[in-house]
Amino acid sequence: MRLSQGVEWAVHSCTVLASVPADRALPAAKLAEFHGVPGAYLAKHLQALSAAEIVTSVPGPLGGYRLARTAEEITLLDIVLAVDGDESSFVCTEIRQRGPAGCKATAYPKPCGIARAMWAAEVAWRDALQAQTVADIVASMFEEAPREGFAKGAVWLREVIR
Amino acid sequence: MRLSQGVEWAVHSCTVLASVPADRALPAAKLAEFHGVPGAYLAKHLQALSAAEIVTSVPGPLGGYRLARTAEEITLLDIVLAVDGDESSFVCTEIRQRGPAGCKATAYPKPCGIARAMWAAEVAWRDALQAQTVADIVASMFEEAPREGFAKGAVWLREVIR
DNA sequence: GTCCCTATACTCGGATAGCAAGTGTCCGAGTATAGGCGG
DNA sequence: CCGCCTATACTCGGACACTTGCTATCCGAGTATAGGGAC
Repeated sequence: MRLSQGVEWAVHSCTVLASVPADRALPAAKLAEFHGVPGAYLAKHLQALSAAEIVTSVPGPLGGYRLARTAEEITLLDIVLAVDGDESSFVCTEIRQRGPAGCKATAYPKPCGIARAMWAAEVAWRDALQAQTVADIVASMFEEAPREGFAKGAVWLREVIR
Repeated sequence: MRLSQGVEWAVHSCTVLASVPADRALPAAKLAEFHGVPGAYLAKHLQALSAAEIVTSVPGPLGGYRLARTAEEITLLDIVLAVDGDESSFVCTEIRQRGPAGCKATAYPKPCGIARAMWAAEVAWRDALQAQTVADIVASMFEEAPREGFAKGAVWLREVIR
């Protein structure tokens, strides 16, 4: 079970976008430059965030992306599901109905116990991600990241969004 | 984030193997027949279970697989990690160190907050899977599965393992 | 001087190749049994 | 009749193709700005 690489980029991008004023926007190319990742590919994930209405896209010159709502209202789960898809990690193919011990579908009133256990674990995972907002991440970064990095980032951002 | 198809087969196989006496063994081909899945591919996953010492393989005629320990001592997490790999679902590439706001690695005393949140969610997921044993699954099946299916399965198993 | 128009440049969005990992299959190494042979 | 040997058939284990989905990239559609021209 491996999570898409783009999830990391998307979350980092959201933390940066949290510092962009509501009347400004940050282009995808600048976000890619900030993180040192290929811009064309990051753009693809930003499109996913835009489709999920997590970020708002602004076309044209001085366009780019900004958060569609406040950082407190965006959870890690929102981002993960937008980028990686919202399908369940475990898919039950009902193999219990097949083979020599299988019965017709109506004989099984409840979902397969294996699937229920897997889904319960996934719910625990989602709950943990739901409890973390972008604002929480930004706060922890502000707490722990080196002051030097923050200063350089602030200067860079001020220069870029003008 | 999608879990391998083989995980479902592996867990179902373990529930069946839980009914195999310690002095008998069930061949991979029979397990595949019981579940209606391609035998050659199921064998691959059973090899993974064998490598993880979850099941014991017996070569030669009258050979096959049996559980390496009691069903109470095998958790869903054991099976999932054996089949799907034990790498973390989220890999942090430390992109915070790159770009215009990056500092040298020694300036970051703690792991990235995003990675910590992702890993915490994964721990919650693993804990939920660790809490479920194969014996629990078998018990729930015995509780809910149709009596007809159990009867047919018992007859089939008695016939196969002789 | 002011307003309007046009050309420009910059942005996002979707369509297009490349590659790794999961999916599916096969054949060879090893072993317990069953039958045959010798004592 | 009993014990040993050999051939057999059945099992697992690892090596080999194929497909799906993630990775990476590009070019076209749309828009706000900047400059130039007309009034």
